[in-house]
Amino acid sequence: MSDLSLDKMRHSCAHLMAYAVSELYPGTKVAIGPTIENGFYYDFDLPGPIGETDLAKIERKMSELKEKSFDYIQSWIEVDRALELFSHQPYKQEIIKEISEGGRDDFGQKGKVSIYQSGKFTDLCKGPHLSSSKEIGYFKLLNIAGAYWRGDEKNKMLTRIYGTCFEKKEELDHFLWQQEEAKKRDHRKLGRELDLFVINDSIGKGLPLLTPKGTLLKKQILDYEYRLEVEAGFKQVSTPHISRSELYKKTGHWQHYRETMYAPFGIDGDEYVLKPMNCPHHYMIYSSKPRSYRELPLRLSEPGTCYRYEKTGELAGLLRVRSLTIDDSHILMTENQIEDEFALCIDMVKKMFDAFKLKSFYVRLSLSDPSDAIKYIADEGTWKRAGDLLEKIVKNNRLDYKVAKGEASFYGPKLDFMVRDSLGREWQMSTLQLDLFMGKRLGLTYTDESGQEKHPVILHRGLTGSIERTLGIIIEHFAGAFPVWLSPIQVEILPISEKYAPLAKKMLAEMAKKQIRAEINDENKTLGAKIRQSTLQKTPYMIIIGEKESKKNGFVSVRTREGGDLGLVKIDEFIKRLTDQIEKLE
RNA sequence: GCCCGAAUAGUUUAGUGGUAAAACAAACCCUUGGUAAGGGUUAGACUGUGGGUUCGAUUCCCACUUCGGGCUCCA
Repeated sequence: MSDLSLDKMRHSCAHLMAYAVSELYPGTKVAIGPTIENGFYYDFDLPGPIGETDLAKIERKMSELKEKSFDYIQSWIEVDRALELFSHQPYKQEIIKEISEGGRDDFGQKGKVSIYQSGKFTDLCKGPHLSSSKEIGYFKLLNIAGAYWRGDEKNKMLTRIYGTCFEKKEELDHFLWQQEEAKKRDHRKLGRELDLFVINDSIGKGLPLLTPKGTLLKKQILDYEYRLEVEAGFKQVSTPHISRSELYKKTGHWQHYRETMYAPFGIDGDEYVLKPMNCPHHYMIYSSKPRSYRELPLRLSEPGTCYRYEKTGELAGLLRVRSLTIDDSHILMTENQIEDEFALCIDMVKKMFDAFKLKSFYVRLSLSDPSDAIKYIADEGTWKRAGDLLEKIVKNNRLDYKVAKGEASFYGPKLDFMVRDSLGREWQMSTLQLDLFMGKRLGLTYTDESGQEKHPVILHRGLTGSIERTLGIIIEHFAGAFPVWLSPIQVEILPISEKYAPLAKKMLAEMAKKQIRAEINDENKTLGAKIRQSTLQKTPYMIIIGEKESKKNGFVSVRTREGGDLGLVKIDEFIKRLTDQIEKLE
């Protein structure tokens, strides 16, 4: 089935749902019901609250209406007639008025709007639709949620029902199975099962604690990034977690993000806040002494922990937290170094995605929205120049990209790297932002070759964005079965009985010498139970030590978490195999 | 912050208007084993918190807290 006809069917299914809801709950006001990536939704203003249990009822009604069979009939009517027809539908009226005022042109013919009749349900809609309800395939209502009318939190909250629809039953089943799979690899669940992190109420919401294993995982990521940075000529810095709020008033962050900075507190009569980003701290390192063009580009970087007061409802495991470590860098440079520096960073981003086995990504070219001027530094010319330059960079580096208006930072446009994980879900990771303003605003300078004072421009580089978020993403991406180089524990040593504990310790020492992260499981359990434990913990390798191994000096039996038996292997060879894999980021 | 839902032992779950059951995990004992769970014993929950209804609430109602699904937001 083509994307287009699938979309048509889902849209028709959304109408079928609205039809059913209108029948079941008289007085319902309907808002909008588009298709989305994996299905559709429809927003309702219902006469009373409904819950998840009502979904089954609505589904039954839908089936009933579908079976009775009706056609989707389009017609074009005058605006006045439409206003009358939808006199009890304030949301539709609002849209009709917008169309008639020329606010949107997507409904076609002038002076008229398109409506669809489906059974006893008539909807303002440009279509397209199926011709008959009989063509609707297999559907399922998924969940119920609140959503603001027009996505504006000042508006009324409507009830949104999500659903999906497929042509074939197997396709629907596959989709539902996939949803279940996603639940199984939920990073919050795996985080507990694999003992990677905890969120403790006594510490606070959105403030995750990384356990020893979680910390090892984080450390592998940061160490890897550090290696990339050393290769690329970055200089690491360290900065404190707090700062005088004065600083953010100068940069403009205060005006834009005051609400999400952690409560100002007084020290020696000055006002301080927890740092919500690292940029200004890095700028102050830059401005600590006179700079020459010979020092540029100056690439300062730091895994800097920041604090942001995110609203309670926005917090989600590691994906959205209040304390986050940004693998942040600020490259201060001259304007004619911009393209090279972007190319350098794009290369780092690609290498990192490779290391995480994230196979597909595209770039979101996030530009300003001139109609929403208050969100951005006022200087249309510079915005245009920066935006054009980024587009050129994206093209020259042959990146797939989509333009997104209104997604820029207040100080500049950016390239956001959107990756797809092993289940096909999309995440935003790296971000490369071009800032032509801040150097001037903060009076950062360098002396150019002719002795003149100039302002540097800045590339903000977040390699993963937030380490916490990245942990969440890769936990789900790998379902906890990390590649060897990332695994917190790479080898579990399983002595068959306590008689072989000394030999196990010797093997552990051999591996420790080569920086391999191994552990001995000397619990009073059978081998089978120990293997089961390690397998559930998704430890890449298990080595077994018993009588057989003790008789053959220097040999161990090796098993993988996938259940492969590598048989007796010389310990040196096994270590070599591991170090090779780690070297190759496998 | 807003809409909807949930909350029982460390974890996963059962259950009832008359103060709770199990599995795994833990501790101890027996067992010293060969590729996904050896056996036993013990301990562990004032059923998230605070109110209300009731002779009596873990169970029904309300508020709060936390968590989840979304919305809004994400420098």
